[in-house]
Amino acid sequence: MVGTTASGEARAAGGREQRVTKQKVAVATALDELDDFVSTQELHRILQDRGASVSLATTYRIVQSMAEDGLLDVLRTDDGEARYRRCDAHGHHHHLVCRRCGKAIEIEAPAVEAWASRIAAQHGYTSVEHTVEIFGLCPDCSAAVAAEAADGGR
Amino acid sequence: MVGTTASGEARAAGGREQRVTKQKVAVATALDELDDFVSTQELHRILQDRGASVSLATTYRIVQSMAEDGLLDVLRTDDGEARYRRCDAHGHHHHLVCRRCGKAIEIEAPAVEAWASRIAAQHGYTSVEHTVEIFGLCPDCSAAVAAEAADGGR
DNA sequence: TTCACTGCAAATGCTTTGCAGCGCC
DNA sequence: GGCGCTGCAAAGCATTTGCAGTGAA
Repeated sequence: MVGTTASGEARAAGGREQRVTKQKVAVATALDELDDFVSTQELHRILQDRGASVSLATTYRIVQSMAEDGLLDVLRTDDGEARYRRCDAHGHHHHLVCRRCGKAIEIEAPAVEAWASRIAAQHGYTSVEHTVEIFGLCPDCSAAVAAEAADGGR
Repeated sequence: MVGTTASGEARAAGGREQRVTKQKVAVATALDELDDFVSTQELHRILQDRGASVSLATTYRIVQSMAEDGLLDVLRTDDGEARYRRCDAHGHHHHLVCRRCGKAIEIEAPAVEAWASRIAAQHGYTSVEHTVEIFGLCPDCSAAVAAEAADGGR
């Protein structure tokens, strides 16, 4: 379910009316049902498989605007690809992400936040932000990889 | 995953002879004298300004191989661009980076490392790595930005 | 001499954009 | 009806790669 779409959040900043189109609904719905980080390309493929016809360019545009509105968590893979995930919690948080299947668990770490600001302050840095992501293989993928290895990499 | 994960793998295989060329020396020297994170494109421009003629493709190739050998710290900007910096310390460490000028300070955080592995273990994740970077404005840039703002954003 | 390394340019692959038509409000 | 939204295809960009010439060992 899309839910939240109805939240008539009157954007104070004048102008910019946002229309509700089926493409946006399709994207939001798909993301809602996904639990993992997906690239825009993957998301687009998923939408096509569902029969929802949303062009790649539009998928990019929608995902981008959702990210700007803070509705999505964003992260970058090692090869520079951007991956998105539905973000219900709006507080600041981080992720424990499976580097094989993308499955992610949200984690909080007040201690780390505090540590980061302290370090930054110590060096006189301002407007501080930070990135903390943990990557690994989730239990399922760990097993899968182990099996593959045992298979002799044939 | 910011490099430094001392994965000295697959190199042992005796093959791979490495020749010392002036291009490699030029790149290594330039990086040595730089204290900030630079993109490959910037590095290439810097090399040209110095009169060292190293093609862009070669710059990419050299930087890439240095990163693989753990000689460079790597990080990705928000727009997916890769930035490199000379890495003398080989231990695992993180950075406090100025998002305006690229100036970086290496920081260590045993507590954070421990926290990361603990969290990962709790969820059954294996082959864990993590990224921790703090971005902000260094003292100099903070002042510069404040001045600009006072200037009326002109 | 040999073979890793270079330069150049074409090729990738993700992401953005110009433009004209379409449909939500 | 107006104007934000879409689709399509072309354009951008950072990065990679094929190939033949060049130079380090």
